[in-house]
Amino acid sequence: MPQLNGGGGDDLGANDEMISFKDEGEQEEKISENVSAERDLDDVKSSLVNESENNSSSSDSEQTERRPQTRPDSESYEKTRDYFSEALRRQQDGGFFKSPHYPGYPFLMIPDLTNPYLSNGSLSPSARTYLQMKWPLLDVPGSAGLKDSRSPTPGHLSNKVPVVQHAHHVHPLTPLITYSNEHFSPGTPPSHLSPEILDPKTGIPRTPHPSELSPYYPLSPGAVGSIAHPLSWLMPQQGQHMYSIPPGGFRHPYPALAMNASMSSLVSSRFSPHMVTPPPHSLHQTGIPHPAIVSPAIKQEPSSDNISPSMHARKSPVPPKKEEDKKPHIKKPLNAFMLYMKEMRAKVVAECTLKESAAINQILGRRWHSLSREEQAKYYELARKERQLHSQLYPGWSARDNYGKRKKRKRENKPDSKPEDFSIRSKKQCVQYLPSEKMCDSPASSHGSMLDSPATPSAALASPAAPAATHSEQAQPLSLTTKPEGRMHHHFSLPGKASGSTSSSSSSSSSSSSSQPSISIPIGTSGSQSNTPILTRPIPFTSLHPSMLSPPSPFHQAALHSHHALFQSQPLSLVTKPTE
DNA sequence: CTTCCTTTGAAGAAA
DNA sequence: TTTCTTCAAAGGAAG
Repeated sequence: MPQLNGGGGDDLGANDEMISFKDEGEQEEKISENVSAERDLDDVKSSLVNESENNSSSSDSEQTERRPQTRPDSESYEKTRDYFSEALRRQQDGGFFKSPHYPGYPFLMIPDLTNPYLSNGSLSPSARTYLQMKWPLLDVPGSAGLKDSRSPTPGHLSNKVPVVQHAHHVHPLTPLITYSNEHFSPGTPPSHLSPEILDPKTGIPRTPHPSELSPYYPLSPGAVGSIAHPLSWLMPQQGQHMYSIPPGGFRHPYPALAMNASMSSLVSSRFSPHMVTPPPHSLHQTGIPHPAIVSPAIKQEPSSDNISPSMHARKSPVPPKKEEDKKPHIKKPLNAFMLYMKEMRAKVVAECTLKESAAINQILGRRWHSLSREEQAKYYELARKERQLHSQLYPGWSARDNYGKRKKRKRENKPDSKPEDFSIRSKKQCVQYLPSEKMCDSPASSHGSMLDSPATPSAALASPAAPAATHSEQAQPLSLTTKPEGRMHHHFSLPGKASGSTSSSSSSSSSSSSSQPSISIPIGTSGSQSNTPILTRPIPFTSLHPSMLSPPSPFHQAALHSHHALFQSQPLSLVTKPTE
């Protein structure tokens, strides 16, 4: 890691270890999956039953089928694609999604880094999309190649960073965006490119990080075009369109707006407007500050610090509370999973009709596990970059600063906490959740994780953070640890992952008995599992749609494939233990 | 109106 | 060094 950046230095970089992850073999599989991914979905939907079969076949099926899991992303990407097709076209050659092989983590990667992944040079489709997504509005000159990506522009942006978000101003949605914004500004373009970035706080000029950041920066046209990521904020937009989701629910609109706004602001000051496309929505004149910065409901305000006055001015529609906290509440950078959630939530909601975040999150958690390593790697990489940016922006910030800001977190512990309430609640929820999940995710589970996820060493490698994956799982407190035994080695497949899956279960237990609403996964299980479904039954299907039934995404398949393994381990977690 | 729920991951705190 | 706890997002549900 150290080697990486010469420039920046931050460190986070360490992560950069990045290892080359991915086995080729898997990639191949994935590829195949990709191809069929879409189909798979349909198929899956059509027959959950098949799943069981497939599962049974497990070994065989797995290979072929696993891949499908990845698809989901691809699909989403595709959707987004439409929206941004124009942009994409410029850069794209042609098949985003189609491209079978995944280079590795493509996106962010910048040549500078020397990351292994980059070696390919080719960006994964997803990566491309990512960029697009982030900066859809921006018009980037198609011509600009990757090289441009580093273009200087970002530099100015950086200034913004310091800005504090006001809760009011900021939309929930913005976060991603903001980050993106952050990226811009802080990210500092490659040294040569953007000289100007100063640390708001310190006033000291920062050295931009080279490549890493750059990708994020929307500014660089080239970059934008070239890189895409599944991340999502765009997705939501799509979702809206596609699904017509209520804005309030999702952040779709905002992100774009935010970006624009921020960008525009930046631009206004420094850049030529043309670069940025005007926000579609009108909203935004108020700029959104950094996503990370939020004024807690409480009133923290951005006091002062900050930042570019211009930004402030704009932004603050709301009167600053001033004083309150001296410090603005700076949010933690989003981790890989959170990024994934943001991106995918809208989709899941659209597919499932479920609205409850808890239920959706469960689904997302499963899907996360079902993602291929490459896909996860993307998010890990993004998360890593986010952390870098965050660290650059807020050098002195530490996670500890936010401790206690949230009222209190749950008691995870089992010991004292009164299980009662929880349990009750959870039970109820469980019911509800179950149905949806099934429908939506049938994927049952966790298995997926086993497959790709970091659990495997390789996987871990893949994501910088990855290590986290592996380690974290074990280490992770919550849940994982709790049930050590269970953990997993049952699965033959990936021990690591297993842990992951187990983790969920464990966590649930640990967290409180209550928690697990669990989702049963009907599917996979071959026989035994079938029982579980019963549990689900209670659930009101009202919410469900036929569509839901059909597995919306490839995940199902994946799940199915993995299912066998899952059964043993997974079900556990998924299934609600709560009832107990 | 506030907190919970739920997920994974990162990071800090505690043991 | 290992384990445990918080927080990050999100939005309905429950108190």
